[in-house]
Amino acid sequence: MTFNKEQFIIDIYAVTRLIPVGRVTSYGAIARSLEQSRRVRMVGWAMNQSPEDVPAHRVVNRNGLLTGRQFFGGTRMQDLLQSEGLEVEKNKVKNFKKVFWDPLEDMEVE
DNA sequence: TGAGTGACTGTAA
DNA sequence: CTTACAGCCACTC
Repeated sequence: MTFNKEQFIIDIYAVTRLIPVGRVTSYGAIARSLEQSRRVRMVGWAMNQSPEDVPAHRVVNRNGLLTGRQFFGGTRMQDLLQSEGLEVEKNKVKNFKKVFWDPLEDMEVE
C-alpha cells in the first residue's frame, strides 16, 4: 500500500475549506483529523501550494502564531483574519483557544 | 545520491 | 519559562 500524497493534499484543502469564518485551526489539528498527525509538516507544505480558494490564512501553528504570514506578503494574512472578526496582535491570534476550530468537531456533527 | 531545509508538533529536561 | 531532540517527508542543490 503506497501512501497517496496527492489525495492527502486534496483532503487537507477540503478540511481547510471547512474552517468557519472567524475561526482558525492548526496544522496539527488538520493532520489529526486525517489520521496523519505525523505528517503535519506536509500540511504546512500543502498550505504553501494552496490554491486561492483555500483559506490558508485561517491555519496557524498550535500557539496561534501566524507563521505563514511571510508567505502572504506584508500583513495580508493578518488583515484577512481581522476582516473576519478575529483579533490579531504581534502576528498572534488573540483568544486563540476561543476561536480555535477542530475539524474533528465538525466531523462528529457531520 | 546525499545533505540541508521547512507555513509543525510532542515530549523531555 | 526556555532549549533540545526526534519524527515525518517533499523539495532543492
